[in-house]
Amino acid sequence: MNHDHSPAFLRHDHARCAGSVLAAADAVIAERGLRFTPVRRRVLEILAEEHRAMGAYDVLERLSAEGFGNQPPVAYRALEFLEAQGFAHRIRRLNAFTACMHPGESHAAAFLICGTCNAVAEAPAAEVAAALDRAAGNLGFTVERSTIEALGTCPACQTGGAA
Amino acid sequence: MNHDHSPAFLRHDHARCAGSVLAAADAVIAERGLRFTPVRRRVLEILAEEHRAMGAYDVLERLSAEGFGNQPPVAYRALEFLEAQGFAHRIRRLNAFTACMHPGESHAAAFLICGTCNAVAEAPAAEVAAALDRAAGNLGFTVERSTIEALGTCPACQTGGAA
DNA sequence: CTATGTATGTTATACTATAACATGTCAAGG
DNA sequence: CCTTGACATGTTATAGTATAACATACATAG
Repeated sequence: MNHDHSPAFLRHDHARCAGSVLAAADAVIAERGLRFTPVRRRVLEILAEEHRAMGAYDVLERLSAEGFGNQPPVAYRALEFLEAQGFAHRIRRLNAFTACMHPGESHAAAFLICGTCNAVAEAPAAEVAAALDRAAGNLGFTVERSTIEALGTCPACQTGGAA
Repeated sequence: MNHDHSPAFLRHDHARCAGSVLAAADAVIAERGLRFTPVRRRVLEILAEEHRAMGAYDVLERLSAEGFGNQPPVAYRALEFLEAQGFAHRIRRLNAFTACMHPGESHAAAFLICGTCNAVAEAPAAEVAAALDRAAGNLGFTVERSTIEALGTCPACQTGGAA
């Protein structure tokens, strides 16, 4: 499970975006009176720095190398926490996790997975979620959380041909 | 992995809907010149009869009891075939599979998973898929296949209270 | 300081999925 | 007929993903 690929569809300043994600997380967590422990913070840093979908075991490897526990629950628990707080997303198609690039916002995200280069991008999906709510509502179903993922081809892999 | 629950949100005649699914599959497969072998057909029958999300190992258990192979690839291969042909869907949130209830149709399906009774229903999702295409298109991404799943509460579990 | 709740570390195991190879089956062409 | 080639199934083995259960540590309120 190593989804290596270009970091996102568009080039950008990682240090900056990662930093802002961490800052936002700090703020939200303080506001909610939760504990942003070393493992949890470090996991979010790792996800944000790498800026790609990482398997729990990829994350665990990093943690382990840095002196944290080296057993699966260490990674899974931190990832669960981050997901519950909206700082990370789980990408089910890949059995992987990724830092949320705009935490605190409305929060309906769709994930676009390039089948060629494996890049994963988070797309704003308010309208998609709204359509899903309607489709569900027609059957009397109330949506709590949704998973919206697309497999396809990213701009770079379309124009440049195969990567 | 046993997703037991009421078969769908609405009562209906299983034998009939399962039968029609099989009939449709027969037709489509003949048309495409493919082979609807005993395992493949039986797996679709099982999914259609049970009319619920089943793990690959649940299906395998049934196959095995009926004299087919008893190793995972037997089930996974049949399930892959059915999914590729649009006769079954994979529900990633549940690591499970379900028969497609209207094969041959346009085919954008959303899956509604009741967190209370574990029922799974397939909702028409043409509009959801269209919205996803647009959201992806805005980033220059071309969608090939999409996964749309919602976790929430089904009508029965809303009105009746907790199951 | 101690009791309580929560987080982490660890052991063990369950569950999900696929690679690789052997065997069997079927249909088309010789 | 029978052989060849393509495809399907059976089987062995193993890889990859995830969680239950318990032990230990750590922070904070009282």
